[in-house]
Amino acid sequence: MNNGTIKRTSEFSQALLNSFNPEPDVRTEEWFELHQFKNGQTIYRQGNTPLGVFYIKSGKVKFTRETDDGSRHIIRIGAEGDFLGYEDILLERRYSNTVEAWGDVSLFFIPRKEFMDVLDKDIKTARRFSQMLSENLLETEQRLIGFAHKPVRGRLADALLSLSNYFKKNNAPVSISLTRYELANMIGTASETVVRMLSEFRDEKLITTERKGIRILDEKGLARATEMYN
Amino acid sequence: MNNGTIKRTSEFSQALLNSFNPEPDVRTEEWFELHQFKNGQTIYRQGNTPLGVFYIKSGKVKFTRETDDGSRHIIRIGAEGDFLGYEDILLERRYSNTVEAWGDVSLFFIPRKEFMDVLDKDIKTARRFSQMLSENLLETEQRLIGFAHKPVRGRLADALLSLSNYFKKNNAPVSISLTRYELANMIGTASETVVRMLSEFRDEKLITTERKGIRILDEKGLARATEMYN
DNA sequence: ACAAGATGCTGACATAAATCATCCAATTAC
DNA sequence: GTAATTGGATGATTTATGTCAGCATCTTGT
Repeated sequence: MNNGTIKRTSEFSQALLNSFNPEPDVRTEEWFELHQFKNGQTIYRQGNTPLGVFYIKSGKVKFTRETDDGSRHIIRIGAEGDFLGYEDILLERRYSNTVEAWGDVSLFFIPRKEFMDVLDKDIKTARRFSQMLSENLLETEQRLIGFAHKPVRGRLADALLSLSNYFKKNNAPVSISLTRYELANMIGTASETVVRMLSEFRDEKLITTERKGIRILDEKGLARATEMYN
Repeated sequence: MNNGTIKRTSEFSQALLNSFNPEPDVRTEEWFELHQFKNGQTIYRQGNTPLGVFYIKSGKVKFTRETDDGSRHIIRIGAEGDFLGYEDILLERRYSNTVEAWGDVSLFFIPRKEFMDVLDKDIKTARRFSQMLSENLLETEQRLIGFAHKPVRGRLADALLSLSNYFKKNNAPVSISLTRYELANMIGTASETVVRMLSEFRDEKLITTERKGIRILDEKGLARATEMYN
């Protein structure tokens, strides 16, 4: 364990902390490789052996998983401050998702060994990762309940609200730019149904739909639309 | 930090390791309180402040979550060797689920502070918990895809196979004893639909349905029934 | 032992959502 | 600049599943 690695470790921890308190820390670049991806480029692919984890410095990514029958499903999206691929590293298995850039993305690459070293040395960072995992798990379970028990209308409203959270910077209302097909894939329905539901929301003045994207007008109203269970 | 706590710590780690390699370790009882629950009794309740985590020594439990509209949803089940409630402890928030005994259950209670002490002291145990969380997350994501894209028939087949895994001891075929209503709740459908699908499976000689429970006859055949996506 | 309440099952009917077929508008390719 | 492709929108129809109603069987409490 040389001095370089120790420094890197602390930088990595710093990067992690930044993910919770997003203060820019330029020094991180001195220690970790910065990679740039363009829209649609694959960051890693399901089934490949993980070489390390990524930390999103800026931009958004799309997690997809391919099922036995060959179809691909959008699982979730990742944004600035998120770490990618650490679940598979922890479990020492191949990547269980494909992650691709959604717009321009820049991320740090942390090699497997260094990542593990940090977790072994720095209890606080290890704790943070457990917390991220827990949070993710509880949220995914919540989504699961929604998928099981909400009609399409409610699931779509949920998706829009959650997406707008990811997209918004300093609470400016931000337009969500996905194709109807992608939205449909995310909530498990047909794109025609999404089109119809979006029109419904538009007619109810909850959103606007322009070519460049969907914009939420009435957050409260949309939240009300999510509340329906069977 | 006295000697007692150190011993307890190592016992706890031992209990954890047992969860992966289920060798009985009677000494654990010397260090942690053993609690007994009868069918239907609540182990902890959603919204309450967590006092610690539980480790299932024997028996099964049912995780449920209540949504805003007041309905309860079965999220998953837990069995021998599982830990309960650690996600909420890690996140320092109130319990996000209710857990109740499903049949006779005996579990160890590990107070919050001791649990955290172990995670701080014992890297290996901390790592195990991260792995459990990762595994759980990936599996829940997989279920999410199924809920989004599989018709009821496929979801039911999935549930039956997964339940039979939980229920089976030393690969004896084990009967699954849930009400149709509970099964329906788990996969997000109506109990009548479950009844019909089960009849379908019975007619196809994939399962038997007696009063005391469902028994899987043809695992391969059921697995084929899970394979259908939209 | 009996009543009362669950639980399981089946049929008839209603409905949300999928599918199929077009069409238009907007990008992208040539 | 025109053709080709992609994304968005709408209507007609079909289908899977939910809902409602009735009944039989089993379990539980007294």
